[in-house]
Amino acid sequence: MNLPAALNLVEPLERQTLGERAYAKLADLLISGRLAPGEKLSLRAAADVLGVSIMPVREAVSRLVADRALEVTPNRAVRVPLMSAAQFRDLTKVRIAIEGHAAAQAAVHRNKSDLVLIARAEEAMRAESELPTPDLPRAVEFNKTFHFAVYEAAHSPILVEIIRALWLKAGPVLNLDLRANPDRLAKGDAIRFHADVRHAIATGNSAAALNGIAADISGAADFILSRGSLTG
Amino acid sequence: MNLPAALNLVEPLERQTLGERAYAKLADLLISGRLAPGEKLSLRAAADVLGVSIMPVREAVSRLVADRALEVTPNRAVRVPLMSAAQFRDLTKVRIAIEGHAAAQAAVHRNKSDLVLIARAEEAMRAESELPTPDLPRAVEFNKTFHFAVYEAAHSPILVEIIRALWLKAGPVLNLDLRANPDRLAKGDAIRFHADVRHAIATGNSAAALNGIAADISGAADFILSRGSLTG
DNA sequence: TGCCGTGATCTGTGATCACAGTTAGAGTTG
DNA sequence: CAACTCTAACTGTGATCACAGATCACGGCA
Repeated sequence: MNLPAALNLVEPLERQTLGERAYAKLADLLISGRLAPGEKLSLRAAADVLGVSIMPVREAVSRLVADRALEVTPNRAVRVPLMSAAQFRDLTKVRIAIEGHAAAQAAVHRNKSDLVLIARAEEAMRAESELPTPDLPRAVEFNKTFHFAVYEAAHSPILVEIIRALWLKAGPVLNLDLRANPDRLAKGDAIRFHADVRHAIATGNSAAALNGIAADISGAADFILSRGSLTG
Repeated sequence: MNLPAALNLVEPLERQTLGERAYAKLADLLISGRLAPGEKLSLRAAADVLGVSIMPVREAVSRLVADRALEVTPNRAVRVPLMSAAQFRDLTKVRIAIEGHAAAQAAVHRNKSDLVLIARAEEAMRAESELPTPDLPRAVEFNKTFHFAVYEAAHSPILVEIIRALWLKAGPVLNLDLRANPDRLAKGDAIRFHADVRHAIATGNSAAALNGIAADISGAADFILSRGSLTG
């Protein structure tokens, strides 16, 4: 084993199976709300679009079904689950508990580069929202970037993974009409809460970080619930 | 739609695909610690044992890989992930936060039948542990039953699902030597903590319920860490 | 006009085959 | 006797085929 020293720098280069790429594609569609609750999805059609056989799509879908981000009905149809108001409230409570906890941990364990990433993400979203006609899908993306910059700062991979799974469930409900409706963004609540969270984390105030995230989440949830578009 | 009245009683009868049954089997092996960290698993061999083709096993394994309960190495081998002490500490912290939260919620939202189930599970485990030579695998099973009786009492399906995923990761590490080593069970810490938790939930004391679960989890984790069998 | 059978088509599920990459071990060589 | 080579068996991944069940549109009966 005498290798050129430069080779010590290379990493094992994780290989991307087609199944993983299909999973990433579908997960992104869900989180960003481009797949609506109730929308059906055909394995063969999806495979066609992605340009692969149905096998990788099968793997991706079965993962998402395991996470309850998709469901296969008794009639052999896979679709984005419909969510009742009660289920949505349960999901919101769990998100507040877990994401709030992550934000509180972030206030304790963040380092300088975390703060840079959080600040950058916050500014990007604020800038977008202050445009005369904000690009809503972009704003949704920036919102996600900000939140995960915060959660990553807790330095708990397991926590981040759990939160990702929660966003997979919440994405279709939350971001669907947010992508089309500028009302909530214009109100500026989210912008304000994000600023609070950023400040709280920078100053190590974990209680304030928790409250800021909780307010952000429940604000968005109340907005959705008030629109009354959920089943049940 | 005029049907015989008797037909109103039938439920849609959920169908169990082979993939789901394979998943349940493997998940049970992991949670109860019958699969050790680092142990390899062959799709074809598992399919042989389960008496099916490799397709259902593939689906089950890809779900478990998505949950990080299994991993497939760059060399195309699927195995139970090895866990470093640092990872185990992270996992334990997350478990304390989330399972503690669930226990606290249980103290608030439990109803009478929850209390019955919790009491029954606690007694079963206590009885087993007081035998002259307790059956350790049975004790592990009773421990799981008790914990999930508590978590179910929070009446939050999403929370229970998350905790199940955590146990999938913790099972191999926690229950592996617990199945062979009577020391910790004999010490009776778990029995005591369970009694505390049961009492706290019955009396609606959510702080005490949280503390009891936290003590139970960290007690078991300290025991594992002190044995120093983790990598890194 | 309204309702019910019916067949073509599409669904997810499972089995089987093909393939490239890896591993383990026997055989050979120094 | 140790080290190297090469082959045979096995790995997960992907594609393709087979199949039972569900859907939907069309056509005929009431």
